[in-house]
Amino acid sequence: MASGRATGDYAFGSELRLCEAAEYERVFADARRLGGRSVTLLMRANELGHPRLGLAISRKRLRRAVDRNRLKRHVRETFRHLRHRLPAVDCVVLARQDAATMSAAELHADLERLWQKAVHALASPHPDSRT
RNA sequence: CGAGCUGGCCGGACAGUCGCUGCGCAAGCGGAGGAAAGUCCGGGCUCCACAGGGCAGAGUGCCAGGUAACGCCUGGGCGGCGUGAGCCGACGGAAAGUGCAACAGAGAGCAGACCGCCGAUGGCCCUUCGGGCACAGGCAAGGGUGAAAGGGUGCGGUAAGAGCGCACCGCGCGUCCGGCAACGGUUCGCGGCACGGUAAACCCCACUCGGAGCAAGACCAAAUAGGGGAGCGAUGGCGUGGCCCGCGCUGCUCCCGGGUAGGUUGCUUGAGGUGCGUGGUGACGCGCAUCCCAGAUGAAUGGCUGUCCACGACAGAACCCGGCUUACAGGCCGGCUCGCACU
Repeated sequence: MASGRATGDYAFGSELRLCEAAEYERVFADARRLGGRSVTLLMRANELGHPRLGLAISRKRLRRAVDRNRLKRHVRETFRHLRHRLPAVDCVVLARQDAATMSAAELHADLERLWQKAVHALASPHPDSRT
């Protein structure tokens, strides 16, 4: 573990993901909410010292598996590139129907804008006590 | 060259970089589809049920073969469409039984007489002994109705007609020949000739079928609550009761079983791919060699950049296979048919 992976500034291992139902429940229970065109972002501070990402892409919103996979990939990719600027928060991303019809470029731009908003929102009003 | 039929195949390419995932100590290697889809069939694999047989129910439905199996595939037969290559077909039984058929039409199932034809025979009228009338009655050829009207053509026959008789064609039954068979042929004989249609109407016949599904199932197993057993201490305490017996509850230690969260497994080597040979018209079988080709589980197989071109469709594995069906930008290869032109 120590040898190769440590250098990856943009790595995205399992420690950066939400894995258990309980962790999702915790975020849903009390979250800050930001909306984009393609997705809705829920955030709640954690105590791990780094942000984590969880995806909740429902079949109801995006009927085709291809669209769901595409959205997940874009969300992960943008999170991967910006995650070092985020404080220690658990994020859950909910899909919106428009994501199915947006082009790759549109999706990418929308998501990047959303993460930027998240960085600003978390920086100013609530300077997290712990970290 | 132009129209068309048909079998098979491909499903952007390459490079760099940042990531994800499986295996591996590492270096590294592998990482969505022809439909991964719909979940419509058939199997494998699991667990449950099960002596045998029958009934009910469901499915299949020309024949033969292939297959683990099929509702699939191949070959053949029959029917229909097309000049043709070819394509399409729930394609068993209506001389077991029951039922159904709107409208039209005279009549629709062991049928019928509206128009029509005839009127020999009987009747009536005239009587020049020829005939006339269409009353009884006869007919089913022609017209008309209908999806369908109880073989066709010709000759004979007759008052007019009619399988009424005959010839040929058609049909049915038996026989014979070819074929494993479906079926075909038509040698011979018989029958004057219906046994109309409908079985995705009931039904009959033949064959097939137990149920549930990987969230199947197996294993490990916190916390909390609770169950069973043994031992220890006390011979106690609390409740019931006036009291004794009895009954119930109660302490500590250890063991056992069930089992939730969570985890592990099932989970990818298979009715497998490729090549060669071989049997078969073919589906496919057999033999040898060779290869290992996704295995995730909040769920990987992607983002960005560059170059090129015909500027990229439908679409994303979730236990695994065999089919079917549906979606699909564009392109490649083979075979064949028809038309035109030319040698």
